[in-house]
Amino acid sequence: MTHDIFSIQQALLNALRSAVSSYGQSDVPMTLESPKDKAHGDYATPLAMALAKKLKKPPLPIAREIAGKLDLDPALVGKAEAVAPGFINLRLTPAAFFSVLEGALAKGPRYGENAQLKETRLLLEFVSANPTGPLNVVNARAAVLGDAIARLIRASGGRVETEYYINDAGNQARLFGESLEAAISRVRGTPKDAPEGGYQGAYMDDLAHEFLTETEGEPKDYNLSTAKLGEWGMDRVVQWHKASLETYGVSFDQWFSERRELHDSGLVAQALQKLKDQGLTYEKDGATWIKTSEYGAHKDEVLVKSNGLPAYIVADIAYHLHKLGRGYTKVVNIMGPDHHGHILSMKAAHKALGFEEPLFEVLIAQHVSLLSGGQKVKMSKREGKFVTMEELLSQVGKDAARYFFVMRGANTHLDFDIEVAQKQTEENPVFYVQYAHARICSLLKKCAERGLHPAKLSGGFAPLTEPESFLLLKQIMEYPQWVVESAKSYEPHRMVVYLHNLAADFHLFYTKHRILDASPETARARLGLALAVQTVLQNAMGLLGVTAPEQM
RNA sequence: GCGCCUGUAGCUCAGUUGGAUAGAGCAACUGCCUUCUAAGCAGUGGGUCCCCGGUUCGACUCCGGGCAGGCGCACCA
Repeated sequence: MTHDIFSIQQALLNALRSAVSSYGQSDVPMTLESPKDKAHGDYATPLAMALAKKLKKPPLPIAREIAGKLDLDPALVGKAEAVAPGFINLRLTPAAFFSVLEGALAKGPRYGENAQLKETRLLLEFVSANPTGPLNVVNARAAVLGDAIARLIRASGGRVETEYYINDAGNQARLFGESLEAAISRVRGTPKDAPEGGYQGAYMDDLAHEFLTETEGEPKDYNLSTAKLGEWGMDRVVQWHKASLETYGVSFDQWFSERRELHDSGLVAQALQKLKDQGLTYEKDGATWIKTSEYGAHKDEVLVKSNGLPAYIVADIAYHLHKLGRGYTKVVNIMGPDHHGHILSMKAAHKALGFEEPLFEVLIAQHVSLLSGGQKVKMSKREGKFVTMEELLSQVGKDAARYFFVMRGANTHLDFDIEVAQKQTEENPVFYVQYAHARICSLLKKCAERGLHPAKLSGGFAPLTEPESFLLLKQIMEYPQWVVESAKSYEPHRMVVYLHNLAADFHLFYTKHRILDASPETARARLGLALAVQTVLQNAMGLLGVTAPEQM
């Protein structure tokens, strides 16, 4: 029977709980912290300080009293001491760490998986770019974020469905059809005026060429209505998106078409009727409005325009009604910065329809500025020249792109330095982590050639006595917890922080302690440790979708 | 004017539910390869955690009020 971080923490918390129970204070927070300063032990709790106030006694004596009462397994905890101003510090035994290490090696590629979020059933919608043009860099950022979040939650035992919403209806569909019509004429050599505010750029010509190639064998009078042409083009652009996301390592469980699944199916009409039935609408200036301002938004929104066509928000409401009706415990949406103004309206609409707000959450993937030569790369949508996701990927590669996009919190404005991401040097943070992995691979290979094999059982780890070994053991132990915390908070960038720390601890260990020259017992113990680090590096990079190269 | 995001070292950013002396990378400087990958390690310098109040044993963290930067505020989606 091996331990993991969860069972150890549970044991510590149980002991604390029963020691505190005699004070008759039920609402003392049972917190367990990992002190920054390792002189303070492996775990610490400030609960004596919370207790001090209730008991009106100084915290330190209380901490001493509790520390004396703790009924702890001596195989797990070596020392429990009370220190000023009132912390209780706990130090784990080497045997506890070795047990965790044995467990990690036994689980291998599955180490880090846990059941902490097993109640979660999440619908995660992200990217959802308009099918009217190429994916941009914010889409690329959202794609990596969403993909990593899904992987993290799955690793923590939750169920996640990823979904891509295709905005293929409404005004922009019509405009896209007209733009494509114009592009086809242009390609045929019979120029025609492009619609005002229409879509242009090289990709429209590409699309026109594709259309002509495919309809080559058709009768001369072959023609599609503008609407049908728009639908054809949008379907094609969606195929492009799907393919480029695929090469980026991002796939979706569902592709949800606004036109087919909301409009054609009648769900939009139903949603509108539902809003009307509940008295949430009114008529003004020939349009139908929804009273979102009464539910927390700062203004009302138009549901049906005076020309009789539904505004986008009706489809959005219909879509979310559909989502919320599918039985998820949580519906999360990653949106670009240009949509944040509508979050309040959507939340208000949900509230009006009686959905609890916590069920629906929006994460914003903030702006990305591309830097090149210290200067911001100009992106101009109007001129049809903006850096697309594909261009960026071809410049810096999948690993660097993914690592850079998850490196920071989603709602920080990200500066993406293309040159740094391209560099194959120490300036590039991806390589630091990958290098640690490659070093271990090389080490294991070399040892195997000499017949040295890693220890895999607790008994074999006794030669690990150096502080650097225990730094690594602690990191290995904490890994599953980092997975859970990153998953729970939807913050994959925490895994980047973890990876960096783990790699740093390994590099330190590696420069200080030799393996090939050590005695066979020590060498085998250190190899076991290195193997576990390799496993965790692989697993953690896997959750971010970054590859772990065997050599560099 | 209203709303959202951000403000931490020269630059880019971390900072777990409020905890003990605020961290990392880059940039600058100094050391370390006849030995498992120097894409590495060790060290030095560098801080008004935007400002002012409040909450408390304790605040970068929570609350209130400001200031600065970015973005959004269509019968577009």
